[in-house]
Amino acid sequence: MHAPPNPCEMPAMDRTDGTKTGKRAKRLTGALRDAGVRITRQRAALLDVLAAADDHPDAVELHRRAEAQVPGISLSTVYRTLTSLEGQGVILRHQFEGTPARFEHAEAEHHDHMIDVETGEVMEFCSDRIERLQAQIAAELGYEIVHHRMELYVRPRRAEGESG
Amino acid sequence: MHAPPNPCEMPAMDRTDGTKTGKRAKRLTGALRDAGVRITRQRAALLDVLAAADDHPDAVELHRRAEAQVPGISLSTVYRTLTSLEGQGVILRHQFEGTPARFEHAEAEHHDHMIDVETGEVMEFCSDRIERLQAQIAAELGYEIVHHRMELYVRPRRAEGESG
DNA sequence: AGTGCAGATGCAAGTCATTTGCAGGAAACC
DNA sequence: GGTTTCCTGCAAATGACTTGCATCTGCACT
Repeated sequence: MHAPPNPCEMPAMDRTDGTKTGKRAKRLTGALRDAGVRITRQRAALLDVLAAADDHPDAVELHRRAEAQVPGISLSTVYRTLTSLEGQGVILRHQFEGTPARFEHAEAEHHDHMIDVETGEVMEFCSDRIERLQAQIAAELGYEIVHHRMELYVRPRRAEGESG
Repeated sequence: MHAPPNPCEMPAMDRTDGTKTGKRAKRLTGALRDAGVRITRQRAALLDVLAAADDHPDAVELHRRAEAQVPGISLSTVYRTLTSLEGQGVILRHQFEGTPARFEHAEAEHHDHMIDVETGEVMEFCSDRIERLQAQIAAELGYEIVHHRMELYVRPRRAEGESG
């Protein structure tokens, strides 16, 4: 693929560092501990699962994955923990259209999402140029951006002449 | 304010034409009738209310406003009608963070939204440059945009040196 | 104006994702 | 090891819609 103008202008997956998810889980755990949050088996499992996830699972899916480590874990604990983790800035919650909230750990660089409306697949991208334009627009109206949400709902584009 | 590069690059409110909301309501009604949708008192009231709204009311607020014209109108009718109107492309539904869905008639040009996180006020803006960048990003990854969502959650920016 | 009926309405009950009250359980600090 | 809190599981509650059903009503056709 042709060289993009800056490191932000490529899919986030290509920017992923080689860090093992185990290390990531430890960093997340440490962040929580520093914040005075008690590390229970349930939370440790959830952090583990979140650290290992390279997709965008929802609460029910995270619950299912966490049950492998903590069999009796309850869905409300998952929800409660996710809310708490989000408050600590350790994970991000995304509310895409027509689906339950999806989560991802917050260790990657900021990025936005593109959702394939046919498959539901979530892809990541980012564009410094768009970010700058957004900030500029807000500034012109006398505001500063607290956070933003940008989602592209897309469908595969077939090359002209291609069939099927 | 300094001249923006194109008519899109200004708050949508400044682009509002002088059309009376009565005319707008008639156009919306006509569009529905053409689509074979039955125009009941309830729907007429809702179209009226939507045509007159210059804010972004939610279903409950629309219900409250519609009750002035059709006292017994039920909330489920409001919901059902809003879904139907959205299907006809006559209104737009926006799902901002942490609030019930908000609606607006679809007669204005495409625009995005900026939400003041302190007051909840919704403002409109649009940027052709951002739209073009979005399309370009999707295209580079082999997709075409079906629709997109861009929301800036902002807070008033105080001029440097200002207190309070 | 009268008639028929598919589509619309109101009400109550249901759904779905998420939150919360409560009593027992278990991290953390002594 | 004993407490002190915070956390957990469960069940019930919530909020925002949606839907089943019996009744009603636009509106096309007399």
